[in-house]
Amino acid sequence: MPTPKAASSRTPDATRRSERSRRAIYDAALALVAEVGYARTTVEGIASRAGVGKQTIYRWWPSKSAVLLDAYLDLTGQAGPEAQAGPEAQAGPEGGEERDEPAEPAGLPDTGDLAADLKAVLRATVDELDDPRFEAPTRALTAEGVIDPELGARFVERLLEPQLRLYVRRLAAARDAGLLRPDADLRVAVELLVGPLTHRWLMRTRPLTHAYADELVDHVLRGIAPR
Amino acid sequence: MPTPKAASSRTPDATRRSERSRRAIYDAALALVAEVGYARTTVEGIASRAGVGKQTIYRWWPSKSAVLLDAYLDLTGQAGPEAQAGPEAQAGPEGGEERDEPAEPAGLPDTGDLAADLKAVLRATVDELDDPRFEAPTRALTAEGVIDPELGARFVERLLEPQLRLYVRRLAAARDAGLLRPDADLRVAVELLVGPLTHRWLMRTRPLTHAYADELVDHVLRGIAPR
Amino acid sequence: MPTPKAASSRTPDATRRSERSRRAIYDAALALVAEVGYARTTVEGIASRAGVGKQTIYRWWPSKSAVLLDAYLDLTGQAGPEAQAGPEAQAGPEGGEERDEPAEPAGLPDTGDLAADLKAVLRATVDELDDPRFEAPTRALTAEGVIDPELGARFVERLLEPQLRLYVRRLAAARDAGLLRPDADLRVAVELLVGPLTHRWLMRTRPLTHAYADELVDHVLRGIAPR
Amino acid sequence: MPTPKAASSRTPDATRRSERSRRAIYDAALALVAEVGYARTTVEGIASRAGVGKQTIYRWWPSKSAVLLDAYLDLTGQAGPEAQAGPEAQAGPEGGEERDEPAEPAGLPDTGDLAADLKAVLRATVDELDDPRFEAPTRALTAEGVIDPELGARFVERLLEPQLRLYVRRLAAARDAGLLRPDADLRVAVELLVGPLTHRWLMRTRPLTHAYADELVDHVLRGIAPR
DNA sequence: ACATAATCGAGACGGTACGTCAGGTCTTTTT
DNA sequence: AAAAAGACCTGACGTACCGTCTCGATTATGT
Repeated sequence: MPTPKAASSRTPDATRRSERSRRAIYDAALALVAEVGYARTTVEGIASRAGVGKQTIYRWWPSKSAVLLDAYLDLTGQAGPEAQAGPEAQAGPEGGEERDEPAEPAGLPDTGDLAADLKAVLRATVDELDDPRFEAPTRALTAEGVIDPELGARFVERLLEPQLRLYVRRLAAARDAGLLRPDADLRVAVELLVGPLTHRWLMRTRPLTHAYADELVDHVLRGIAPR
Repeated sequence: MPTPKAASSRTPDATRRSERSRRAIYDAALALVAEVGYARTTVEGIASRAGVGKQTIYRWWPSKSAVLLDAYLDLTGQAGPEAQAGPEAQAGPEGGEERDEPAEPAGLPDTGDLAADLKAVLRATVDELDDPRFEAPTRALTAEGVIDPELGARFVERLLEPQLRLYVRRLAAARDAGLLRPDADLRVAVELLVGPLTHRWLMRTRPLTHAYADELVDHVLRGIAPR
Repeated sequence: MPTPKAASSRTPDATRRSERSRRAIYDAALALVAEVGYARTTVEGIASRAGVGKQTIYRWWPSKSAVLLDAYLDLTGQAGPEAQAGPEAQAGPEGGEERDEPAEPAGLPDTGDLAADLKAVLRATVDELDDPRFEAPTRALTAEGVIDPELGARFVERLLEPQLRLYVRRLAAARDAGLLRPDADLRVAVELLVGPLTHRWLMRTRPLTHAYADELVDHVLRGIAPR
Repeated sequence: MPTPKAASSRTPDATRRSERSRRAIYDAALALVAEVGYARTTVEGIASRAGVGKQTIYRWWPSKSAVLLDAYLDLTGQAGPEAQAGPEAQAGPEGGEERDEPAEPAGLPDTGDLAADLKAVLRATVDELDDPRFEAPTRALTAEGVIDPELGARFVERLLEPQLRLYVRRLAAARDAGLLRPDADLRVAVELLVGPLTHRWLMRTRPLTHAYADELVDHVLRGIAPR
């Protein structure tokens, strides 16, 4: 099964790829996951809903989860620079549906008030996790990544780590300004913010609230405050 | 004929249930998940490996994940008090493998040294999460629970929450002894311990180590130390 | 499969048999065949409808078709003298539904007018074959007998041959009276009457009518008339 | 979703049909019926023996009996003009069923000696019915047709009636030559030939012999001879 | 401008597994 | 001891999708 087979159909010509089909596949995949859930979303269903042949999906993606990951990256604006040649070139002209966020994660706000900034960001995360538009595919991908290390790695590399790095950067700025202990392990601090939040969301142990986000920030900052 | 009797085909008579079959199903399910992974574990495969008719599985469980959950509960000793009549035979004759933990999680150690106790427990958790015997089914159930709220709720209620409560109890003892801030939110503290650990394990962002466990404990205790 | 297995459950004690159950099974079997057809009649369905355990059926009959054959024999009054001990003894008391025909085929009418007698009998047969009460089980048993030689033999021996013998007897009386050729093969003559009728009914090539019955009689008698 | 498209999953594209699979299915079906009998022949068994997916059978036939009928028609040379490619071009758009008889059986011999000709044909029929290659599927289809009017109708229309018409035609030729009564009902005469023969075969009341065939012919011709 | 080659929509194919139904056996409890 | 009940293993059902494999019918260059 994993044997590549080296046939003629290997490595299709990406320059000839139909942009319309790709878009339609993304839209169909996200819509189906949102509507019927990940498990009952099928490649056949995506193809049929996208008005596309099944082979067009299998030509470009190895699995349902890979399609969904790309669709999700596209949705969140992290448009995958690996899977396609250079979509940004003609992304302007035909436009398609306009996406909210344009491209690279912008960097965390820095008003000087670290606690406030972190709370704002975590609250936004809470809101996003509660947004049904994001919830279903995020859960689907996370769950898939928990089981499939391959996919999990891509998910982490492309989505999670970039975000965590932003936190680290913001904390580093605060530390350099003398607002945090010089020896604080910022990476662990970030995980102390994100880990519990994610845990609650994944496990549904308690409702995700702004208050909880605030509490986390207060708790963590107390742990890495100077002295 | 479409509604034959409601009583007979709905809830089968649990007193007539074959203990041998249940055991065989648990063992087969866990073995298969460990060997080929959750996705490629099938109900048919479990039945065949357990030497059991498919219907015997469908008679007692609604889905593959439900089987696995019960198998896992049985494995960890939280033997489901709902699925069977009671400890009627108490496994005497045919025995099967004896399970290490009998019933309720034993309670966290309390040597008086809170940090040491927590570290010991978290390190043990790290070891368990690295044990391949537990890893596959735990990941499988966690992932399934992320997507299926029903299953997730059972998973949390039967496994996660009881454990978290043990932490809270241990922390409460420390707080009552004046070792922690009186106003500390112990639940959040526990989540600050468990959340990041789980996050690393699920996402595979960094290796899970004893050092990390220690770091978490130190960090959290610093946040809820008196004063 | 055909291996009898010689277990303890062989040859149950017929004297202890429940007459009530047997009746209920016959009624349920005939009703189901009439209602849903033979193929969709199941042993389980018969048992459930008769308010009887499945084993009670398997204890006394080897197969669905055997049940139906006995039920049919019971219906037509040829009450099987082999399958049960002596039902006629106490058949009086509880009675159940009264059957139209009492027992042995009474013998064909003999008014002296052979053609008229034969026509009357054949017309009656036509009517019976059109009676929905008889049609479904008769078709079912005939079809089963076509494929299963065992069952077919019992069907022929218990139902068909006795009837054919009556025809032969009537024809023999006519021949002895000089109304037929002395050398006529009466058995073949009977088959010339019954064969085409059965053929039409089984194959549904043409409607079964009294006129057709008459035509057959006329045709056949013409073939074996004296000279 | 319950009504997906009506067009696609209803009538599959017959031009894309795999001829190899169809042949393999026919062969497997006939072989299995001959080997294990009709009742123990399963769709799954046919598929597996033919090296074909089950769906490939269900795509083109509604039931086991339908497969067998087509296989049998193919075997006897009445190759079904509806099931495979061929005159699809001018069948019109969706083309109702305007089936006349396409591949008519060759016609009965006409040596001028009617009795001899009929005997030859009936003897050949006897031989065919005794040929184990034909016996099992013929019995299976006949029995199925006895119970399932739909299938029975197709069986009669495609196999039985064309044959009977040949007899009628031969008899008509003889009648026109003055060898039979002008007013003889030829259809009934044919049934008097075929009915008893079929009856013996189906019911297994007596062995099927050439002598019996001859007797039938003599008997019937005596009934419709001139005068 | 056009041939040429790849992608595309479509969907048939050999498969695997699904969840259900029933067959026939066995066991438990009731009569 | 037979009967009602029904759990059990088995095996087939008919369906849904999998991933592969043709098919014409568009594109979409690249000489």
